[in-house]
Amino acid sequence: MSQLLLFAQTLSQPLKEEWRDAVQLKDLAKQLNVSVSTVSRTVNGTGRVGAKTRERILDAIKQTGYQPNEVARSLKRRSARTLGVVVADLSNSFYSKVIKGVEKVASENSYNVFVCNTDEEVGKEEEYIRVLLQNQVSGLVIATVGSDVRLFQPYIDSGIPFVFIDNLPSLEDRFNLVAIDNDKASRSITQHLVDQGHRKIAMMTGPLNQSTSSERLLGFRKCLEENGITPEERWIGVGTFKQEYGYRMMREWLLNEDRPTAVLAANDFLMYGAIKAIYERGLKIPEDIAVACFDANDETGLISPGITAIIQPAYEIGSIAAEIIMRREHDKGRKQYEKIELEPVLLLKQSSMGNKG
Amino acid sequence: MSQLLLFAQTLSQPLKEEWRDAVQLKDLAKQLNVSVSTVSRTVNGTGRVGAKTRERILDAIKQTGYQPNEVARSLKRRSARTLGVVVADLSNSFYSKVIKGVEKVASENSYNVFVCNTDEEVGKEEEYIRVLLQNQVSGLVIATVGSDVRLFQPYIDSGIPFVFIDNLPSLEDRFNLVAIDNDKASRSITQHLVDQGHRKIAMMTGPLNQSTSSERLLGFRKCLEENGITPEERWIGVGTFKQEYGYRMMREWLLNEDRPTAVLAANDFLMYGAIKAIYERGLKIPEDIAVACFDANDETGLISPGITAIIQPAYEIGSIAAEIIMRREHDKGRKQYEKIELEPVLLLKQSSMGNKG
DNA sequence: TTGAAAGCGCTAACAC
DNA sequence: GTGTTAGCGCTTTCAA
Repeated sequence: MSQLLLFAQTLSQPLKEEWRDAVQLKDLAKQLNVSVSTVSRTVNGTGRVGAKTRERILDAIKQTGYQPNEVARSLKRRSARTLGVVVADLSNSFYSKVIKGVEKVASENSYNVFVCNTDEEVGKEEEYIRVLLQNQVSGLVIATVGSDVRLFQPYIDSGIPFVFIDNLPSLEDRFNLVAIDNDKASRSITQHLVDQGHRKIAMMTGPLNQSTSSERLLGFRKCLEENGITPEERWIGVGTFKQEYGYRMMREWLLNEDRPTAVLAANDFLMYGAIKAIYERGLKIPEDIAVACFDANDETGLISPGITAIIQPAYEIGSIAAEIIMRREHDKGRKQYEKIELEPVLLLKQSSMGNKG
Repeated sequence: MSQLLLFAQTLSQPLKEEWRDAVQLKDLAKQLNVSVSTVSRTVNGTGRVGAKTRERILDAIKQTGYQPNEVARSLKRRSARTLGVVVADLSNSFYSKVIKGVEKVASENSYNVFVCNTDEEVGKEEEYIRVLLQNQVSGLVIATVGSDVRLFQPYIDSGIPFVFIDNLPSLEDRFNLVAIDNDKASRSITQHLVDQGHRKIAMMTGPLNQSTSSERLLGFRKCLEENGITPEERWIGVGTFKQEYGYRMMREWLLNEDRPTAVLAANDFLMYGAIKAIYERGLKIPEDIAVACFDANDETGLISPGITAIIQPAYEIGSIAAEIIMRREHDKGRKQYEKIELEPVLLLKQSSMGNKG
């Protein structure tokens, strides 16, 4: 009986503590009677190593399943081969596509990706950027919700590439950017509403310290003016990018007899909220009110009515952002900033169609 | 002129190389004429430090903006305060909620989260797990798509907690699990279809090596048999979890005169594909065909028809998984495994309602 | 071609 | 209380 017990114990925990630590360079070195540096060289393929020594080492690596400790490497290298991505909301398909884009380029270059979700909170955003920098990321892709970039200016200046997407930082010129021209995009979608015969057009958007908000609002205003329409201030809602605000704002507009015949929202969540309010009021889209927004991607094919929207090339934004960082990795030290503008698509669907003469 | 140039240069690149490196412990130590260990102690709040020394140090930290190098800490500690999360698809709202759940618990404990996206590819999954382990993560949360866990058995045995969610690994007993009872959930949603009067019920699911697939299929079969219905093999589709497969399979079923009156899909993407096929065929939901699936979350409120579905508590799955890891961190070495079963919700919507007597 | 040794930035004994 | 020092696991001169 006691033998059996012993046996079982032996099976489940072979040598206790000894086994807990993964095999490392010096183990291989000792085992093969070579120096750690030789092993290191063959692992990395740097420097010359005798043919048969290399053989033996490669063999042992396979046998033992040796895996280099990336943390030690990063410390030595003083840079983790890692990209940080900071987004406002992971469940937002725009961001998840951006991330996939970053991911693709990163993995092509054997980099890893650290993804952080800020829930649109500036505090969290700053915290995460700090943490990522402390972790020696090679570069950052940030959809900022307005953190004070000056906090990180030392890092930016020290050459760690920051690539902003979506929102511009409220700051100087020393950063990279990948985004669409929000002003222009907003003008084009507003123009579409005007072309449908609307003149009483409302717009809802997020906080104005985010450039996506302010630029989209600006484009909206410009377009109306170009068409000889004076924007009604009461029909301009500035709040958050969340569904709930879209709902509240729309409800308020609908309380009044004199209501807009079309609504533009600066993102899809706002629009979903707005639509809820419209339906609650018993109104029809687009007959009573036409709607359009930014970023309404319908993955399901079942969203009804289909929503007219500006669609950003999210995946490309992510991959290009990552490529910028990779380029900076190669010509390190050269302080150079890229601003890349991508072309969005205006997708026309039922929600805005049907002339309003 | 030459003065001006000099001035400009001075502004943009102060001391060249000197500035590139962030301030570190020894800098503070030198500057304050104390030892690095004293500074380290006050940074970490470990060990006693004289009141005024501490003051001075804290001051200097604020002045210089010193941030500890996490990579060095991790190396020393032999563990990065980081959780790895491996999911099949970031754009899937189920997973993004899981991630948010993990994230919450992690950040409460000052841990970071590494998110990896496998695109449902086993190769990528194995690669990412390897990379995460090389990066000394404290634990892993994995929605496996079938990688060979034996590859990582040494790590599991060495005490790094693996928490599986969603899918079970095709292996032994030595792992943690947080999931719903898929068999039971599947039975309950199938029963609902039966209760609506359906007897010709089809089911489509993903690869059977994923337990979510096989268990859901099993539950489906059991339920039919319990109700005295013999499952029709031609109406059981085993393929992938992607929309395209749902579409193809459904189309095939609809080619035949004798078609199912209800369809269950093992996830929402399959269902969206199926619905597309149903509409293309000019059929109505639920009048001609009732549908139901797993995980159909409608964030927009606009998906029409509303889809009857089993909703998993995704956020909780993520947070509980992370909590398990945190617990293991505290009682390190103790090899103990937790299997936690959460209760899903059956959400009834139009897509399956209306008796079929 | 190979090895010895000096760190990367930090923590934690262990002395004083 | 505070300082000295020995690593954490790896890479990379520099000699041999």
